[in-house]
Amino acid sequence: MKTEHTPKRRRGRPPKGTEGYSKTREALVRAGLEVLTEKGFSASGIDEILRRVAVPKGSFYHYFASKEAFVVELIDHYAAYFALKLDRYLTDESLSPLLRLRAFVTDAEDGMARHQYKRGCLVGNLGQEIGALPEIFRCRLEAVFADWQDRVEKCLLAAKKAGEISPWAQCNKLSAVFWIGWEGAVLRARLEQSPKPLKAFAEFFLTEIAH
Amino acid sequence: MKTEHTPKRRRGRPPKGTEGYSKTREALVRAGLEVLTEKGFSASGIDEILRRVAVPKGSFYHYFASKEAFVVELIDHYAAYFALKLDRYLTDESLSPLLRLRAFVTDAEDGMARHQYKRGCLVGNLGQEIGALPEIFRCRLEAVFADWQDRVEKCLLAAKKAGEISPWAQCNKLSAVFWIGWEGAVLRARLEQSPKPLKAFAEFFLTEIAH
DNA sequence: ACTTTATTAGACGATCGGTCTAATATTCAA
DNA sequence: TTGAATATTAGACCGATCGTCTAATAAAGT
Repeated sequence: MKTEHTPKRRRGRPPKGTEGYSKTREALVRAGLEVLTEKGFSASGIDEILRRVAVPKGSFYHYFASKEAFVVELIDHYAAYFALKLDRYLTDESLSPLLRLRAFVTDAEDGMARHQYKRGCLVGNLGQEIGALPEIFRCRLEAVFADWQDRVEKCLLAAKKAGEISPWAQCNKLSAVFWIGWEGAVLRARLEQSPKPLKAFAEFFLTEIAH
Repeated sequence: MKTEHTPKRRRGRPPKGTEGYSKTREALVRAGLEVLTEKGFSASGIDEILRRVAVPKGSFYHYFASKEAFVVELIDHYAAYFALKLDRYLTDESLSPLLRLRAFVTDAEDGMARHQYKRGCLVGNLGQEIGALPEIFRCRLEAVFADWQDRVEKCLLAAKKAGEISPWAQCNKLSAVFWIGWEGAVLRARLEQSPKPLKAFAEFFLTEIAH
């Protein structure tokens, strides 16, 4: 009978507890983000991503169960990265609430220019492709938008408290409108390879809510 | 010497002068629009479109030089159809200018609901995919937006003249913002399978410009 | 040294998209 | 009706992509 009470460790290399740090894995995620923010899901092939980082296919399917699972992880990674960036601006106490939002906008403009308006928003891209995507993506993407919206709403509530916007402003609605319009602006900016759409929408939104 | 002055017709079946009426061709365009408004360019296969209308692949490449040429024609068809619809609302003298724009919005909301929020805007879809599309698409899509924007701008100018919006309103900028935001709203409506984003943006835009 | 797992390497088959060529059908003048 | 020219159909074909699979090698523990 096996001595189950003896907690002797098994011989040989131990299994990797959590899927920890891995250079290759990281590189795949980074390259995946680059490609997918540019071309979306359907137009992006695993092979292209693999070629970029000079990783064989075997590694990919070692780290990820499928393309679908890979992209789900890209979403999570992107959402987390973006939430961090959002907070860096939206909770910057050295600025007035509305200026914080403007600071985020400016940073995003710079980001798009830095990539020659070739890269868009991963969430926006995938959202547009939702009709061709596995259904599991839908709720994930919705959740990301909901999260970003919350952060903006908090900022707008602060703006209300600070008297920058009307006391009757409906901050939840306004934050929804912000993201609706902003994603539209990113789309157009990419199409026209110009910051104009970003500036146009931001200008309109920010000046109008400051009534 | 050939008698070039005699306008005798050549023998054999004459070439089809203009690419005239063709049941098959029309069916392909209609099916193409259905598929592409749902799934975009990259995720849409010729085969699926062919299957829908029970047409063999040979026919497709008889009528269209390539998938690319096919989609260019889809864009033109869609743009024309949409411009017609826009004008039907935006030049309706029985309504005030701002109500005309609202009427268009309502119609678009109905349209999306009728298709269970599965279909988006062809131009928006392709715009989002621009990173994976042949470069020729870019100017075409920009031109379509420019055209739609012009029509809205005229409507807004009428609104200004009618006193519905401020005499200092910059109608060209406002019409740009309208389309930027509206496309974003269509994207979100599709993602959330709900009219809320459409209503939210329209509400914001229309009430704000009416200051 | 030996065992066990982690990671790499890339061949492989199935599927699919887009192109192309050959065959068939249609339409007209003679 | 016949023959010439075009319209349309039919599907073979090639290349690309996705995901799996088998092996080989590296690493980490006893």
